[in-house]
Amino acid sequence: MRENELYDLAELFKVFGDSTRIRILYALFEHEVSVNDIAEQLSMTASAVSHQLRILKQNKLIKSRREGKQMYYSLADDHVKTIMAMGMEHIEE
Amino acid sequence: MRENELYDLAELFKVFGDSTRIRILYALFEHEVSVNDIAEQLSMTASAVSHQLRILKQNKLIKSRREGKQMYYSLADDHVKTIMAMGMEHIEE
DNA sequence: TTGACATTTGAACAATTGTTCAAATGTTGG
DNA sequence: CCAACATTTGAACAATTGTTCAAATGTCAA
Repeated sequence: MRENELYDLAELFKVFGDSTRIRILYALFEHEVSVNDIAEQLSMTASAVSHQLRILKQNKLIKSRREGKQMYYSLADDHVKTIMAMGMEHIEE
Repeated sequence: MRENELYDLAELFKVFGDSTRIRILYALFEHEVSVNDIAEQLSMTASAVSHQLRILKQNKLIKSRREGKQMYYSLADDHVKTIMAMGMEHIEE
């Protein structure tokens, strides 16, 4: 592992290290969800959710698909679930 | 997964989400290291390192052992390596 | 006990960051 | 095209957080 990779690694975990973003990811665990639906689930404004979705997308943790007026977001790949599962394992001890 | 656990999960990842702390963890990958040696490796003051060691310990990511004047820190368990490895997998794509 | 070294602690400062708010942009049906 | 809804964007504010600095604590050898 190069020194440089450690900085990238920290950046990645920083994305997971926010309760709003973690809750968004969890909301996407089973199936894709629209921005408004996420906002409703989390009792937040669509704007606040959109800001965080942007960060999640930039870091390739989620992907999006437009259908009419709505934008549907879903997990980018299985890594997200795996990483969160590893974290849960550490907590449950 | 309960709603409450998601907050704990975010807290855990927040700990990994700092380059100083990630570099400290990596410095402990092979064997225990003293505070001064960590500080030297990272080109930081012992004070700054000690502050971060405290956070890592509080979150049970590392453990410590005193030997004379020095305090030796080491990884608490294999979860730390596993979590970092999962993160690396996501980055290397 | 004293001096030297190792580590920790607390307060202060600067920097980063999440949410809010208002306004802009996209999209569709009428 | 226009109105209505969905989402995004940018600036501003408040809150959180990492480092620094000085001082305190811990440990041991002389």
